[in-house]
Amino acid sequence: MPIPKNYSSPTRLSAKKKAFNQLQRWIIDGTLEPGEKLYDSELAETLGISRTPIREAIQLLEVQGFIETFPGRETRITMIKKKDVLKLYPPLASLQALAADEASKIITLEQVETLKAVNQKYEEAIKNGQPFDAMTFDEHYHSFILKIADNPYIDRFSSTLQLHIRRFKYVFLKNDLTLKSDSVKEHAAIIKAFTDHNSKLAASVMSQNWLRPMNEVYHLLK
Amino acid sequence: MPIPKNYSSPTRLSAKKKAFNQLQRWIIDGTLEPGEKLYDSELAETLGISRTPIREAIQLLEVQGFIETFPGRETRITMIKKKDVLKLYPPLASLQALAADEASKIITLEQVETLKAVNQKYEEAIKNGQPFDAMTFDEHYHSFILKIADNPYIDRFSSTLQLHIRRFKYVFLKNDLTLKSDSVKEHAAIIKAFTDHNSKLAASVMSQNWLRPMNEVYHLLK
DNA sequence: AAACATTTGTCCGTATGTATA
DNA sequence: ATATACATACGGACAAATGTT
Repeated sequence: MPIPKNYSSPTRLSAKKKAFNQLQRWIIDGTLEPGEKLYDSELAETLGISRTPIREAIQLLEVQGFIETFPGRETRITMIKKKDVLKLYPPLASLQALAADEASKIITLEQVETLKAVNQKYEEAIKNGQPFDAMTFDEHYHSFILKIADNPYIDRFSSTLQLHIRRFKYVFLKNDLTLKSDSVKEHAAIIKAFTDHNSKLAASVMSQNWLRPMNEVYHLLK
Repeated sequence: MPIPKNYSSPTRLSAKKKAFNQLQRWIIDGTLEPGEKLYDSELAETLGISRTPIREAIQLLEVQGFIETFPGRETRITMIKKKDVLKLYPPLASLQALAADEASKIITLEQVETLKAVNQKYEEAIKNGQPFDAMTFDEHYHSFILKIADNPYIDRFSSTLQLHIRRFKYVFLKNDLTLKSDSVKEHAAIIKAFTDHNSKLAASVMSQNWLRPMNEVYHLLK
């Protein structure tokens, strides 16, 4: 209900982007709670901008599935259920598996080396108990593969799904990450498949690399 | 006749939706050509509404990838290349394969019968040389499976991809559909896999059911 | 370099609709 | 059933930003 008054003003962004970024952060980190009602005039006042860019930002967040508007009636943060993990991870796993499939066909030796380096830093971060760094390297690993696959639709859909997953973790797990070194091994297996240009294996392991955390999270909650 | 209580208000379509629907149609059928520059004030005048709902519609179409805006500069219809088929179909195939996978686990006998009936009408439409009807039944077949899979993310991403494919066909093929009965057989094979609860087979055939037309279209153009 | 033309971005008042008393 | 309160939807004017002369 209370909307924070303190936020950094990056200033170089358009009012719309400013509103979008801020609202998305507030939704993902749970500041704006699931089911909460929004008032564009209130948000406009809080962010120091007019209602128009607020409405535009709300519309974008609605497309992403974070906000639901009932035209002429009300605007609310979408609800989120524990079972939603089962809706979020599978399409992400499928898309990332496809990306691995495509990437394995065109990846260069140099790119493989980069992935190896990233995965090593990932492993070290886990060993050193640095969950934030580990998460960053994990994201880097996956986004690098997406970049190689070079498909804007995969990129867009993946990032939307990952944002929802991030929100899910904040809301239900307080973003409390349990790091497993299983992922390091899977990443290595994918890299191995890349060097062998074994696209089916790369895709299969990539899928598992996303479905395994889904099951971990799901069983943790039940 | 009983009138559904939960029927969302027969809202006269808002100006925004009117603009969105019209612009999307014009983009997909090629009335608005790839690379064409848009002027929101002109569109507003043409559609008899103000710039605000036009801008909102443009924003939605930008998220879908049909329009590109360069803030403060210009707004254009996105370009489209022949090679884009190779970016569009694979993620769609992956997502639909996932839907088939999920559906096969929970589909009922009654639903299987419905699919059989739809596929039979599809076959008849092809035999009778009715491409529009055939397309409708094909869409019905796939959307029914998506409905069973019951995953809003798959739904949303699939429909966006299908709209882009439709645009592609209009722009490059004048929507000239070549109907092959291969698809009927694939549909039947998917139904068979459903009855056997063979999710892997259902997914595999579903993927082929989308990748085959991709290759047909691609080789037709090269 | 600066003023201009053009197009998009923002503001805010009002209309429209929806829910509630 | 009607009136009223309220939130969103829309319209039109103005501001800001960009490219050009």
